[in-house]
Amino acid sequence: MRTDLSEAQEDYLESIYDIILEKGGVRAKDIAERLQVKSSSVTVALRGLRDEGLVNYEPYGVISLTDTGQEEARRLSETHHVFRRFFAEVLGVEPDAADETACRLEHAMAPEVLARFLEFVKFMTLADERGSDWKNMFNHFIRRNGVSETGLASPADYMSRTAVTAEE
Amino acid sequence: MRTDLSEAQEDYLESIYDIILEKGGVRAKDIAERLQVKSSSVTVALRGLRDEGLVNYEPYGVISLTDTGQEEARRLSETHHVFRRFFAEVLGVEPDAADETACRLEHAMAPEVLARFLEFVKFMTLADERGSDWKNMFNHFIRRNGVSETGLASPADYMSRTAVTAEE
DNA sequence: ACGTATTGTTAGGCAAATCTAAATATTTTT
DNA sequence: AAAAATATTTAGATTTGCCTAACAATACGT
Repeated sequence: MRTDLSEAQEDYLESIYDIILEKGGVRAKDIAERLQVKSSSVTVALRGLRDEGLVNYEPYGVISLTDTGQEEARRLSETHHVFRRFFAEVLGVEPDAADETACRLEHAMAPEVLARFLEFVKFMTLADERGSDWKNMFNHFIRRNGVSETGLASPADYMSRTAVTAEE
Repeated sequence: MRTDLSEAQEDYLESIYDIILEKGGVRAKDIAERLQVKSSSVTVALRGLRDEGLVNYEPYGVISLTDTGQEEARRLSETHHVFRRFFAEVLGVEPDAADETACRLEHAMAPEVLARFLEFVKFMTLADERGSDWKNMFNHFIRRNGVSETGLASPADYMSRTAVTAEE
């Protein structure tokens, strides 16, 4: 049985998948650029993924995904896209930060939580499409409360029910 | 200036904070148990946090938080609680999985995203308290769609607008 | 207060993921 | 086709965070 992928390995796998979709093929250099690492690190990573049976690779050869790798990568990539959409469109976070965060969340959620979270995003999106006004309401809510860009406005607020209910 | 904490260091710091709140004091062993590591690892971590000026510590001595450490730990701990509440109460995830996920998300979000996400949780919570029926609707939505416990039902659904709008 | 049990520390090691520098292979240019 | 430029791999080092095993300090029961 295949051992679980590390976060780094998942990032490599996803990059390979994305780059192949974008450009029809992938070289070690592309991966290095995408992930902001040296190409020597890519070589090591490719060996690892090859050993896990996820990529076809031999020194100086063409890099491609195996069927298993393709499947795994697709799952990662799509999860990534959903998260990015949530952060960008729902929360209104800057695209770059949204992407960055999506990239990290992929690895931080147990499958059970991931599944429910995705359902939630779907639910909220659907509600929006059907005319619910929650996006506007949320934006007003944020403006009214003046979220600071630099961190938490006041975390204590979320903790005490009295603070929350006293708010209006 | 202090260097950024690693995820592991943040976990140690937060544990120390929580345990002190719970029991009025903390021993290396408590931390080891909480984080499921060996106490030798705790010793090393404590040295690191001491060097960062976040905990007061000397071999065989009492462990406590400095002012800076206290502040940092409080921020982490409260963020953690908000996340856990979101996953447990909003998404309806099992308490253990909710906690586990919260623990990991703390480290995965840029401050800007974190701030907005917390606002969002606040917003949804407040809506619920004021009589919005979204929690029930979401539960019905999930039941209707039959979320699998083992992973994604079908990620492609989230990606194509046609699939989403065609759903009902 | 003495010995045992518990707790904490040190020392040494391992694995993952990265880097730099040097060597090798491939591609492009002239 | 030879030289130059580019891409890739290898080799060796570093860092982080964890481990085990052996040692040291503290606490507890009688």
